[in-house]
Amino acid sequence: MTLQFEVVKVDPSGGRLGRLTTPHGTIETPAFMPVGTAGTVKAMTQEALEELHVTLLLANTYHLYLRPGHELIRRMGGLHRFMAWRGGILTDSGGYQVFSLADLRKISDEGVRFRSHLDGTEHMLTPEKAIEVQRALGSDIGMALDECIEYPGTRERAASAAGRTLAWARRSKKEIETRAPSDTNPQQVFFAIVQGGTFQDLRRENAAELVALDFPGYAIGGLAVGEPHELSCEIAGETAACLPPDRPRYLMGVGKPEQLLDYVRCGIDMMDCVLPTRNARNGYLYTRRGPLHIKNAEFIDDPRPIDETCACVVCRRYSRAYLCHLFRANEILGAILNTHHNLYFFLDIMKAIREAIAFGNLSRFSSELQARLEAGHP
RNA sequence: GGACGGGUGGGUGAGUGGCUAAAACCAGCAGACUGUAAAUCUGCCGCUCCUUGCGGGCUACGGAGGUUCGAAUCCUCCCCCGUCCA
Repeated sequence: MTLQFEVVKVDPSGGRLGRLTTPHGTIETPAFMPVGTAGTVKAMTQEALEELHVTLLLANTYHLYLRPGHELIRRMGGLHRFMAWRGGILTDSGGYQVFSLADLRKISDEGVRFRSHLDGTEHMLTPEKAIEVQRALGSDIGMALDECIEYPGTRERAASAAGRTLAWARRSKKEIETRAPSDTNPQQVFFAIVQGGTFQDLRRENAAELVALDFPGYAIGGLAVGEPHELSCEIAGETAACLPPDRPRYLMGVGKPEQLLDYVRCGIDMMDCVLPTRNARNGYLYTRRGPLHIKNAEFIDDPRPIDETCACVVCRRYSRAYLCHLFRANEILGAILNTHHNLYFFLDIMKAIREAIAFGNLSRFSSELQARLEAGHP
């Protein structure tokens, strides 16, 4: 395991500036990872992702296992080669699908039995299987299978999921240590995921036990599933504090633009979220003065760019009127341009946060960012 | 000139005596989306009044009459449109 992680600077607020080195490049943290579930960040070419300086993206074990199949990807030389992506790849284990595909699965201590949403066939995803599939994919960072629960959940339910996630992490660890590494990416590492719902003591306990297993990095899962943001922050902050300071901390599935900074201040180094990409395809665009629904009538003849203060290629070239037309006409280019802008927006915030930590003015940046994002409609 | 078929809300189009201000889809107006079963989903979508309620009034299924307690639905005449025959 050769994942290198270096904390370059810690802000008084708790925000960390770091550098994560993978076999596919160095990632400046805190980092925002675009989500590319099926081996593609929807509506984006790999070239376009490179233009946005994306250094790490997410792919999904469960989805790629079902289609096109991990063995095929292995034969094609691993996921990097298959999708022609030179940067880093982190694969989620399928734990989120335990949550999102609740109607199609059955959990037991052994693992998760899924009925495929594609063709109805049954599949068993165990912690060992999740490792095996991810080894075939050859991602740079894999995740141990976890059980992600809904909110609100009882303490009992949270404790049970946390316990199972811990047991699965142990089995994952054993599988990692006893089986051959990925032939396409021998330096692949795996992170464990902390669960425990919204119960601080469960989170602390779960974190401590996982830390004892000595993973090269840790994720905090099961947040941003419906609970208030303040609560997410409390849990994330408390949990992060229980994790080893020299290892990367990944908060899974977050967040909204105005929340990213909060999480950084919780000591989070990595985040991912579908919001920029999915919302883009649904015509919801982010600006420094609040979001806009590009399909709305008010933009039909609006010659301005999405965000007049944005430097992305979309804002430098295309008008709201044109994007409004593309969206209404259901033209593919609309999804492409919208996604490009939204991703730029998220990545730009993270970049600004990193710079603010580097220059030691994160708290001032913080108030400015909040003010800008909350200023209201453009 | 004759024989059929048809004219329904912005569009396509169901409905063929009451449960119909009228299905569904599209368009239109807004909203949601947090480790992606998502280019998806939800609400509104004749006009109007108010005490905003599974509320009242008005208008509406080509036009005009009629039958009926009640008609988009049945009858009569007229006007359009399509196909075929002369």
